Amino acid sequence: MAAELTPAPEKRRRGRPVDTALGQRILSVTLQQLSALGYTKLEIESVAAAAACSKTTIYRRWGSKGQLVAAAIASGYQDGPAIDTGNLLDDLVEHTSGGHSLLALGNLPAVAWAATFEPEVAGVLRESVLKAQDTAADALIARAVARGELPADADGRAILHAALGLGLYRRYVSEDEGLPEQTLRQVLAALIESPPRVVPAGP
Amino acid sequence: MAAELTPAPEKRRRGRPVDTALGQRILSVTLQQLSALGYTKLEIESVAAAAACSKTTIYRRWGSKGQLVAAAIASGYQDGPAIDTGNLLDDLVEHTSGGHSLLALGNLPAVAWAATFEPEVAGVLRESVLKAQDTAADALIARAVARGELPADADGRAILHAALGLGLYRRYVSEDEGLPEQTLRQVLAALIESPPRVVPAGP
Amino acid sequence: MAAELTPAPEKRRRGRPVDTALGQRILSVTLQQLSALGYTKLEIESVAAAAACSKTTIYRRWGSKGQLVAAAIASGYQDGPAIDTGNLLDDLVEHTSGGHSLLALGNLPAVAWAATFEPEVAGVLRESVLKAQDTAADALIARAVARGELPADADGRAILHAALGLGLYRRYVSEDEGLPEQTLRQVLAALIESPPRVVPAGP
Amino acid sequence: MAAELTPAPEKRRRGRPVDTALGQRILSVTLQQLSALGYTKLEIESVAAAAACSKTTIYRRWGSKGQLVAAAIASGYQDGPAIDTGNLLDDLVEHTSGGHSLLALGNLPAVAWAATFEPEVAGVLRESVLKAQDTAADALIARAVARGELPADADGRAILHAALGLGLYRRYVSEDEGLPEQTLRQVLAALIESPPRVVPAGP
DNA sequence: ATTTAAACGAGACGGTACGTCGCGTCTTTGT
DNA sequence: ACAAAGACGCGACGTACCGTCTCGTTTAAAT
Repeated sequence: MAAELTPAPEKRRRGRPVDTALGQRILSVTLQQLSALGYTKLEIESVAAAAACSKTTIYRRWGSKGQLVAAAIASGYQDGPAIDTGNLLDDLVEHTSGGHSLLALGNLPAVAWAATFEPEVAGVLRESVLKAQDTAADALIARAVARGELPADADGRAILHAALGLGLYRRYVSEDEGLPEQTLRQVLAALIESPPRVVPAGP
Repeated sequence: MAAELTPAPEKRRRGRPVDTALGQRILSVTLQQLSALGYTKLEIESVAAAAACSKTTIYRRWGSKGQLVAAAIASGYQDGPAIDTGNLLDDLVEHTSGGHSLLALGNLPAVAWAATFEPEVAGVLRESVLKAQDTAADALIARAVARGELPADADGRAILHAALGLGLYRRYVSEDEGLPEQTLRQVLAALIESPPRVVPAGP
Repeated sequence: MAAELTPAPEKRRRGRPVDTALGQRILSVTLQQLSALGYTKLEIESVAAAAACSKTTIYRRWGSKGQLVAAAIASGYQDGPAIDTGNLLDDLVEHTSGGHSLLALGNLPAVAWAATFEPEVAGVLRESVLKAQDTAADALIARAVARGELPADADGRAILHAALGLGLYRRYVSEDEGLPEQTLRQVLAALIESPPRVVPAGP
Repeated sequence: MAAELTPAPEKRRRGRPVDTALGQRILSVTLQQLSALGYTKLEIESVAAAAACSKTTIYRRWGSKGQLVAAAIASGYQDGPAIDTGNLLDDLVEHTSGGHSLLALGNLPAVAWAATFEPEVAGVLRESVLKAQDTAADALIARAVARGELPADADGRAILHAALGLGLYRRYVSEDEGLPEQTLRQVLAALIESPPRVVPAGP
């Protein structure tokens, strides 16, 4: 998610100014340790040491381990450039592989994934990263419908989620070698050709 | 995973016999608490209390929380009945929805899923539950190939994993309402019609 | 203390006879480990292992660690031969140095000493070893009085206890090199020359 | 043992200051429970509860039960006032009866005594309490020698240890009614009159 | 020979205390 | 004001040893 563009004009307060670089350092260190150790084994003290700051500062700013991790992951997620290759297949490949995709978290490996399971973190994650991801995908889908590549009642998100799910399953559940791009393209192609339709909600 | 058919005739050992019922009780309680609380908040003492045994016994048998949970999940997984509906689509729907599927762990909800993220547990899980699941699926695929429903070089597991991944993504990552069966069938149908092919390994 | 001379004619019971050698072995091993490790670090399992028997047997016979240790110490104590050198000084030196003295437990070092502090053991000890020791000393004293070496109201036990106390203090409290016999003799000589008198009990 | 007279001017450190009162409370409670229960039955949690602090703090400060007890005993020992009655007999009586004597630990009963037998504690004890006690006695002896009450080669410590040993024996080993002061004086008098001589070390 | 009574061996189990670890709070000094 | 330093509280984890219980196994006397 995009960080606030204008961080609030906010009158310069009294006293010592907030060390902005410190905040970046802490989040960055958190991401590193998180991907290296996983949520449970990540230690606040260790983060503090690596970021050359005190535990106190971390707690003052984020309140708890869970919130720190959530913030770190959100900070690691970046809005990608707008995608528009002209066809849906390439759009989706790009979307699921770009830095804004959970699939492509080459930078923050198991991170977001693992985080999903700490209830404290999951909520925040869904509201920020996942929502942004789905919203971005909606645009691609809408264009594809406009181009006639997909019928109007196609369940675009199901297509996206099947691709993401496949990637996540291979990477974190079965821990296979991963997902060859060729396979991803074949799966996406099949789903675009015979897209699932939106299911009307029950009574 | 198939339990040993003949649980070993095994001559009665010397000392006090292992309390088998106790073992069952512990694993069962563990599953309950695990699904109710999640891995982190599950407490050994609480399990011991609920199973009416001592903490010591649990540690003697499984050595650590992680291993206990792994054992509990493995014990909760049951080989489903052989599936053979006559066509691949129905076979796969059944396979991913049956009690032997991670997707369908209605009984032990987030359990296996969450467990995937405790490295200590994940390994065991992959070796038992997941492997059994994939092996079972291979049979379905092979029959489909034999029937001519799939080409010989079709990547059957990719199809399976896409379906599973979609289900898991919806259930545990995005926490949408879930995955309507109709959508699952549409996705599977599309993938069976234009199956991904096995990707040859690089040089 | 002297073991019962005739251990009861006791009709040969039915079942398997008690393994007497085993009992000896256990007590002996207990003494060894006790002196090597002290009461706290002495482990029943370790005794069982060294005595090549099972924990169960130990508990069946002695009921608890404390009682085992008490029994072991009592068994290690032997009535010495009657002492009668003809003069009190030599009698006492012999008495406090012989195998029947706590002081001279060269064989079972810190043993009896340490045991004194486990309340469970102390009582038994006092009733057996210490009482026997004092009683034996009373005879020496009485003879000395008869010979005119000591006045009738001399507090013989105080003399004995001062010597024993000095030895114990040096050995277990201050852990000095020990107590040279020459010093012991000088102390005893002084006390025999000007013996403490029995103090009448208060009102 | 003399506490440092000036407990280090020590600039006030950065963080939260050590709660000194807490430390006192913990040691004090430890002494109480120790004398009431003995070393083995003393429980850290119970100490923590009575001192209104957490187990963690105790372990952070002393590291183990043994070290806590050692510290507690050392803290309970106080340098007595200088003793100088003008004659050795009274000096020694005072010395062995004062609050600075193990013998007179009316305040901390079996405590120091029992502690002697926990190897972990004993070392510390010898280095602090016992050493201080002997050193203090050396002064009394030296003065007695100067006054001509004792020959220069008299083994003053043997006299002291005989008196202490007698007291300890009566109190903790035989658990007699104790040691009447009159008896103590008679013993000391005898030993001063015919003092044991220092034994030259062997080759 | 078979039965029977007792001692023994093996080992699972219960219980309790110990010591450890990491999170999060709080208090004080420094900038 | 914010940051560093660090003591402290809390609660769960895992460990260790004591003592109990339940079996199977052996030995010798009694039938």
